[in-house]
Amino acid sequence: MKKRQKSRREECPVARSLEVVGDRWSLLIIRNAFDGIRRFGEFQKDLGLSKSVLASRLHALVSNGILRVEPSADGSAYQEYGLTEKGRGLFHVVVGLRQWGEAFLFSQNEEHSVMVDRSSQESVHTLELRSQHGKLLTPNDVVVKKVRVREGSRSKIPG
Amino acid sequence: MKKRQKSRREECPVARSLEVVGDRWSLLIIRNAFDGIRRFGEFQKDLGLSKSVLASRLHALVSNGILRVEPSADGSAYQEYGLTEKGRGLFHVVVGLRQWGEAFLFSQNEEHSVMVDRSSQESVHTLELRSQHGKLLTPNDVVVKKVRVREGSRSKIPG
DNA sequence: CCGTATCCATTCCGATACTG
DNA sequence: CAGTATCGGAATGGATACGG
Repeated sequence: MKKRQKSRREECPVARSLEVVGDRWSLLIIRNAFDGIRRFGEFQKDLGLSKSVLASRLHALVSNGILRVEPSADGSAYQEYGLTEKGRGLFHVVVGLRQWGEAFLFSQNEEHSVMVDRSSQESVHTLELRSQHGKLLTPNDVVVKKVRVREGSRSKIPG
Repeated sequence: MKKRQKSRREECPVARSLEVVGDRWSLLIIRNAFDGIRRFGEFQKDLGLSKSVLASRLHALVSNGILRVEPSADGSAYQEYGLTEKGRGLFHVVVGLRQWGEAFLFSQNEEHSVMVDRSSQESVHTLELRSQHGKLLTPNDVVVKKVRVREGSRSKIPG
């Protein structure tokens, strides 16, 4: 986002990451991108933020190599925004935030949850973290798998 | 952090999480807490932020149940800040950010990295995610383990 | 429909000074 | 050392209006 003056922030990978996606909107935009959202208007409607802010965040994410501008899939003359591999690398972070939110914030006692990467048309990357209510992760709680899905199956996932 | 007016943010666990730790300092403070930092001055020195901001973040984290005020271990009359279980639940998020930063931001070609939870005196919680340079995670890349360490062994970990 | 430009309110942050 | 109080500047975000 903004360049921080000095301090030891630059030496810390966590700080460097936060420097890029640590604002209040970027990770939400990325989350939507994982959910298959690709158009300006879709982002805006789903997130409910102003157009100027969205445009600025989108540009920053593109300039940081997290999103990429692509020609629209359908005929429309407008471009779309898709995750790069670098952007997909944030899958864990988003999943972690989601898990934590479900486990510790107004939880409705969900058993576990699944987050699906729908940003790629061909395969779907799934990560399950079966944690809930203050339970720390154990090896048996982690499931990572890749599954192939048929075209056009894009169900809505909650959260 | 701040209460967002309406939109669908509240319905999304990711958004709820970001509402609490989505500012520029909280996750850095939490990261330090995982590294065993417990005192006001230590946080301030390591992070290089102003005292007023640190105090405000610390209070917010305590009031959100992520940190907890504890009596100082040594004799000093001052209190310390320790992670709660809820706070420890953010381990993944911090690890994910760290991994991503190492893999995609000014990477020096590190093979993989290990992040260690040193916030608890008794056991150390370790999560390895062997991802690097645009490689998405596969099941074999995830290692979660708990190891016991002897007292006082608190090595400095980079980042 | 997809943005950009401008304006304004709010928030955030650092510096400083002060208390115990 | 561990905070609190205050202040001013910078950054952020929303609303609106405008153009491709």
